[in-house]
Amino acid sequence: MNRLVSVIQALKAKGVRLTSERQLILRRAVNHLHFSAEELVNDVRTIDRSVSRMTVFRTLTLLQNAGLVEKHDFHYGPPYYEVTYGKAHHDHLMCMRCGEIIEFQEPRWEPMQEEAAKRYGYKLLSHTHKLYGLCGSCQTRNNGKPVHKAPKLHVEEIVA
Amino acid sequence: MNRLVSVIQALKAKGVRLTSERQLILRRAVNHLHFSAEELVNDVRTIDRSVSRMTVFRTLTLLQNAGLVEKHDFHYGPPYYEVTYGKAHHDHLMCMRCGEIIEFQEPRWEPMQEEAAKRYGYKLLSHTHKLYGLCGSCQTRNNGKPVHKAPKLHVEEIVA
DNA sequence: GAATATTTGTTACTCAGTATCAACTAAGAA
DNA sequence: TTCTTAGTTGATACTGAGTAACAAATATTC
Repeated sequence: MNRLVSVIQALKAKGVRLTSERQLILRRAVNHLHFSAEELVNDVRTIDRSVSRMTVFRTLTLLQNAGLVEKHDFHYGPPYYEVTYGKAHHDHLMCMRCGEIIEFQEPRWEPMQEEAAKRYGYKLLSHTHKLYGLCGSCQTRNNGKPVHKAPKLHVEEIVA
Repeated sequence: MNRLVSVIQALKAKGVRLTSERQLILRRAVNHLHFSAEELVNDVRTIDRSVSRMTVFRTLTLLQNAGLVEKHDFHYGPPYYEVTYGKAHHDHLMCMRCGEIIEFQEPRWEPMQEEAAKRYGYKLLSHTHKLYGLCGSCQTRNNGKPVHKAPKLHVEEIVA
């Protein structure tokens, strides 16, 4: 709940009008760790059918522009969103079979990235760094069988 | 031309039937560094109108599964493809304004990624690492103005 | 309370592909 | 060579993840 409050305050501070629709969408969004747009639409509309799909998309865009939400393309399955406001920067490790997502930090990478960008005269503004593999149980459980495109992603606790 | 030959040989070695459509598609694909599926469709169909959009998509999928082509989601603009066969692994640096893409290598990262995956019991299979920023000329040329979503990507030489 | 601006829902559309399926090859067997 | 069968192709339709247009509803400012 604390988290919702702080996200709402951050939005207000940016002068964004906080309608009841937006509040509901935010409330549901902070409840998930990673979610697809369509999942959020369903979740929100389970609670209030009168909120349209469009409003959810628009709010998601609004939140992205305000820097509170990030969109991740995991290459397997649909793009996933994450409320990143107040969270430390982290990268993602995903299991290609079961879709588990682990968030982790690797502080050593940050300066190296700055350095790489600078090498080409670039000013670094953001980055994405995603690792794909097989989690422990998928390695043993399905040994030998081919790896498919991961079907769907599960919400997962922040691990590091 | 050498490159096309080696890609074709790699395909044959995998027992993939090499039709005239596939040859044309490959020939055009190795000519670009990064290209969107739709760009490749247009390029191929400029040369031979009888090749359908579908065949281009199917061939792209085939090549991905054969490990000769990689699909990159640059977060700005459409997904881009790249014939990676015979190329050393590299990461990407992209200008958020003009869409320039620079390919670069950073060998120090590879073992660190393995290590990070292992920390969580994962077997690392692949990764994507993309840096976004402003290239030298976009930094000075448009100083102060906001950065848009990059409109389209240009084909760019491998720099490192 | 009127004028103005913002937000919303509806509907239609786009982009990047997938799915289906019948017609067309291509390669091996008889 | 012709037959059989499997692989490939093109046409058409459809899907998922949004974007665009616009009028109606709501909020804000005067």
